[in-house]
Amino acid sequence: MRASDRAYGSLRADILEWRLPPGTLLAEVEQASRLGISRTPLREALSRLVAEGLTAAHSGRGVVVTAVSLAGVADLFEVRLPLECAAARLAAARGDRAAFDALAERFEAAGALISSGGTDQHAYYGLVAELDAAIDEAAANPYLVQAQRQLRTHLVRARRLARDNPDRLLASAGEHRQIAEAVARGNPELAAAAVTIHLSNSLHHLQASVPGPLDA
Amino acid sequence: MRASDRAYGSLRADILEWRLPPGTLLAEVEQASRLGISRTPLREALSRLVAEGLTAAHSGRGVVVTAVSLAGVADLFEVRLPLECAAARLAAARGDRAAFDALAERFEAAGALISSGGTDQHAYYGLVAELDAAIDEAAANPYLVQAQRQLRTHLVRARRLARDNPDRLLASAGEHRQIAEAVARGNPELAAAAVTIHLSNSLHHLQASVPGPLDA
DNA sequence: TCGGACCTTTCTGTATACATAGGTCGGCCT
DNA sequence: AGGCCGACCTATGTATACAGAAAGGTCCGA
Repeated sequence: MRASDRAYGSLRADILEWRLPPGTLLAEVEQASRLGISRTPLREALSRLVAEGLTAAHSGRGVVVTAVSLAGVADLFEVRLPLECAAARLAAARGDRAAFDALAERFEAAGALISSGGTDQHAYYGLVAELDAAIDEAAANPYLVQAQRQLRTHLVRARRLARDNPDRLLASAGEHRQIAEAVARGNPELAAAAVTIHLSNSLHHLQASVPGPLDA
Repeated sequence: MRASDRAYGSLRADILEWRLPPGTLLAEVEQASRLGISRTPLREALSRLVAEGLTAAHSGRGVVVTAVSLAGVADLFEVRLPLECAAARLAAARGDRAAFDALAERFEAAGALISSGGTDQHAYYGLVAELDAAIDEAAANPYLVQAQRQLRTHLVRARRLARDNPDRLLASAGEHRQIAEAVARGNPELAAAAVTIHLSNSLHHLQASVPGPLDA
């Protein structure tokens, strides 16, 4: 694997998991030495992060990790809604029934697990990512996948704005089960409706759980 | 301006205008010498093109200009439809009436110009780009703008698959006028409907005017 | 004491040099 | 004659050196 790929992955993970919080200045020489590589592959990694919108070029000073604001999250969901609906519609029309039936069952099991208190948040988000990946694969549209990938990247950071409580996680599992079931049934409009409900609730939860503007 | 920016803009324009047709191999040393710059800024430009999907990294051989196929165009429109509709809805809800009224009038004038035979295709596409830009500005959503920018880049190349005839251009001008008017009226659903009609006709024209699979 | 200008420092942007990997061409073996 | 192996060569990936520019600090003057 190339050094620039490793640097990109490492920096991206650090930003997504808030080890590099918003506002952090990423100087080239500093990061290059930290990652044990030269400036050339590091610059390529930074370029990719800037293109993704995770960092912004602060002219003459290097790149800084971009802020995550409530207003930005609202914008994000404004675009996510039509895209996720489109993806769900396509997946319902083209997808494999068995795969989404299986996912629906796993979300039901996850809901039961959450109710019983054995909340493994990380594993749950992994399951959500699996559903997203299954929908992407079923939709079979590279442009859609690329656009979704960009948005989901920012979503991961936005999640940290809100503290996930078990109640919301339980509701989320139910909503995801609804989506998977609708896709499994091959009903595009039902799938789009389920996605609309989920995103609406998800955004509302995010906005309600953040008291003030907490952008860094 | 940075040398990498110039290289990026130059290569991007060359690809979009088919001076570098699909399948062209872009070798680093060759392009660097052609553009009169070093390999370092050229590599940054190529990275951006790969991220945009205009070129693909052919491992060990450099990057090649990606193909444009009819199937790809269909995928493109599958994503454009929900995004452009969402943008039109937001613009109708938030936009400035006067600006879109003015654009509607200009599309009417453009239609008259096309009817009279004075077809300036380049100027017309410039006007379309102005409407797109106005909608983007009115929608005021950076995530939406970025996603649209990616798709429109590919659209520009796809246009070359079909030969634009004056009849289609005239119809297109009318459809764009409808969009601008709907946005000016502040009617989101009307605007989305107008966008749906335009994209549907646009895709149909593209598919009808390409007899066989002409991907390069 | 405050403001402005100059200087220094450090950063980015670019070029070039070097190593390695992959591709191609030719020869040899079957 | 066809296929396989090896060597050479070219192009990419990385490192480093250098120049230009911008930001911050400091010093001088009002």
